[in-house]
Amino acid sequence: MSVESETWPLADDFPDTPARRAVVSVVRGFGAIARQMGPHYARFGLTPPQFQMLTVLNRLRGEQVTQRRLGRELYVSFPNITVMLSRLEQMELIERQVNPADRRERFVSITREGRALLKRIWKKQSAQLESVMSGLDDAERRQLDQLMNKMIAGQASTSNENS
Amino acid sequence: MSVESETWPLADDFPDTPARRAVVSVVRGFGAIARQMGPHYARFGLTPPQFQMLTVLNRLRGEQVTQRRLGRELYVSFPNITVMLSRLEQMELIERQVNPADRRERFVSITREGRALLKRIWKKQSAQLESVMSGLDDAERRQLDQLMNKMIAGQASTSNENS
DNA sequence: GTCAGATAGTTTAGGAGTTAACTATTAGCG
DNA sequence: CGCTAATAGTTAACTCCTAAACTATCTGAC
Repeated sequence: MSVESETWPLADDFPDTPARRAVVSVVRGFGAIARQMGPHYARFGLTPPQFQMLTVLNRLRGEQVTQRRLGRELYVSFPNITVMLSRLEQMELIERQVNPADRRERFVSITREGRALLKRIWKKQSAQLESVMSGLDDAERRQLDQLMNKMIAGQASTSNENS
Repeated sequence: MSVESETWPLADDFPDTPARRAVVSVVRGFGAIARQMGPHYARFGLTPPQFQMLTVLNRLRGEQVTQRRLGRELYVSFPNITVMLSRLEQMELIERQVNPADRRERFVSITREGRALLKRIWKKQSAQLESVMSGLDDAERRQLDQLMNKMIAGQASTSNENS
């Protein structure tokens, strides 16, 4: 199973530019990561987005977090937040309670069970991440991190004004 | 809109390693790409997966492509291939016809309309990709491509035997 | 030739994502 | 005070994705 070339065939009549190759490789890399991490979270009864949600709620613990805020943190639409939280609430991993000062809002928080689950996942998480990144040494991982962050920061924004 | 630091806060009690930062940045980068490319394809009435499917079918033109093969090319489950193709067939962008030599199989091909649509999309595509990657110069884009391919090639495979 | 098992594809049930349209509440202005 | 407009959240309809169970067809051993 040796990989002859580091490149990937783009055999079509659309021009082959560095920008295109970079985008394709990021998309493929994301897919490869997702296919490894998905089963990892599944072993704990979570989907990757659910893990992501719990992680954010854990980070924001102590603050009064509205669903609106969660949508912006996670780059996810507000309706989707509603249904994701409903499922997590049913699993008793999060709680929602109406803000008495503004009854339109509902503050969301992670439960004790949610935090306990996160901790159990984290215990196995590092090994998973190492496995996913086993093709790169630490210097390369840092380089990848820097390049991705530079790409994100420099993106010409197409002003997506609804999320 | 200047970005002070290139890093991203990971303020929780899970250890901060190069592997973790790399994975997080790839996931974030993919999200940023998806949020820019999605609307691009939507202007042509396609979703990103539909565009991807048409691209693969175009590349494999001339071959006898089964749905099974498409699933492996796209890293997508077979049931999902069925429903995606059904929609594309209804739009008359692809065709399916039973293999007479083995009537279980159906060969899939892109239609003339499908190819015409691809060409129209490609005309605007390069500008989109440049916009997405505008934060990186060509050398950095190539570096990103190489790092991602090295990561994918080196992944400790968890042997996902159902796709 | 027949029957079991393998293979290609579909259907079903369910989570994740979107936009559009809706409800409930609050803010602001007359 | 009262009414309009804005805001927070939900519901509805749709696509994408999965795993599990199903149908249809072919292959191979007997």
